Amino acid sequence: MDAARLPGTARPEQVVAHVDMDCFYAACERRREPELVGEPLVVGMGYEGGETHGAVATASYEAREHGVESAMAISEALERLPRRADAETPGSDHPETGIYRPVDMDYYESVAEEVRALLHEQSETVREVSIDEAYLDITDTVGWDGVERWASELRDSIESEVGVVASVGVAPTMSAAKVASDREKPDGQVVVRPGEVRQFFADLPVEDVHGVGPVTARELAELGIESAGDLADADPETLEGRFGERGREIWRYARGEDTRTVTPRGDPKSLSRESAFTDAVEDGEEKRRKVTTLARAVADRAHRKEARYQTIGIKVVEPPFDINTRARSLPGPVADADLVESIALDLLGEFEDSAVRKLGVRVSNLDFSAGEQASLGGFEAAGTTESDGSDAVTTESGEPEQAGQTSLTAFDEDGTPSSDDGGRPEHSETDGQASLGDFG
DNA sequence: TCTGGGGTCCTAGGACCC
DNA sequence: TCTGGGGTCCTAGGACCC
Repeated sequence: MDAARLPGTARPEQVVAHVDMDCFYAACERRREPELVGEPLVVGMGYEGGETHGAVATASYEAREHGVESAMAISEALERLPRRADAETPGSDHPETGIYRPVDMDYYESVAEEVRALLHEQSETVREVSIDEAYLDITDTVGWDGVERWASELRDSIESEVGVVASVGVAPTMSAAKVASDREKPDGQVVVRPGEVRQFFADLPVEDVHGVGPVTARELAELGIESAGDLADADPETLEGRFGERGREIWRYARGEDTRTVTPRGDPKSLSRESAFTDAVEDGEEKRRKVTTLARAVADRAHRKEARYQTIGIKVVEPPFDINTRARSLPGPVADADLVESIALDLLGEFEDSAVRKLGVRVSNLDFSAGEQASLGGFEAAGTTESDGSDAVTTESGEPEQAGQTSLTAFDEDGTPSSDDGGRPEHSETDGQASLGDFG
């Protein structure tokens, strides 16, 4: 499916650069508030000023010296690095305290856009992995000669023109370039030339191999595999038996073998929104309110991206941390905020009596093939029914249908909508935006 | 250690079809 | 009615990444 992964498709002389922003969120905060430079700075997700819930999105290096790490609970971060009493006025001299700020994605996104513009000047082939990370195929634009100077100049221009700091790794493969960019952080660069890749990996801990997370690392340790070199020397059959296809993949990465090529990111596969409660909630009405808000927000996002969706699902996290997902697929792609809401609420019904700490709504099976083949037709009635599903609609065949249970009769046999009124759903500028404000 | 939000891919089992 | 095999789609969960 991913042509870039098929054996033999890698360019033999490929030169890949991986550009990774250093403490990106913190760097953005410092860009607009220079007094924060040099301060221990923690940017928290799900965190609001003065609160103790949420998690660490980014900790500056000064904050890391106090033991604050990414993904750590804010409550724990606060134990290691107390919030400065006069948190709103950085610069006061309290070396044992830190500044805490909530995430401001809209602003970070605008900064990332400036960085992207610079990267696209360097190569036609750029793959943005996340807001602060990208691969560049610089085979034709730079090559191996003078690549160190190129990387250095790129870092300089990102810093002088955008005002944030980046590290760069260059290697013949994506997986090696990624690890390389991490070796001399912050504000560093590492070049791994062809023929040096296997040696470069040999002494690294196995967790540094792309695709090896905590669970796999633990299992590998049981097999006596602790370094990437160990992994490279392991028996691929054993790994495949234990980890499936991924076992063979991490084995190849550890050996410096990676046939992937840099390809621009395509359309997303799913869109979702989720939100945690401060404390677990049992009240059904409160859960339904949250799901409604999330459903509106997801539909709104899909609308802006001009995506239709065929599958609508929810995520319900029960204490201590049990993740449940439920999904329902439709006979064809739709773009209908009311339908997202009613199906999400219907799926939530199963968890009516559960204590819930977090809820999410997702649309998947996305279709970006333009909107001319209008999607609604038979769904319009269903989508506007009450969310309790008690209302019935009548289909073309005259059979009563429960709301939310999409009728096949509304579609032709090939799955395309049978009625086409050419209309788009009115999204009445949902109030979902209000909930996004938490993070913006 | 009681965890945020947004994604990707893989796997396993069941339904259904031929 | 039973038996066999192959393929596809869907759901749910898990691991991983940033």
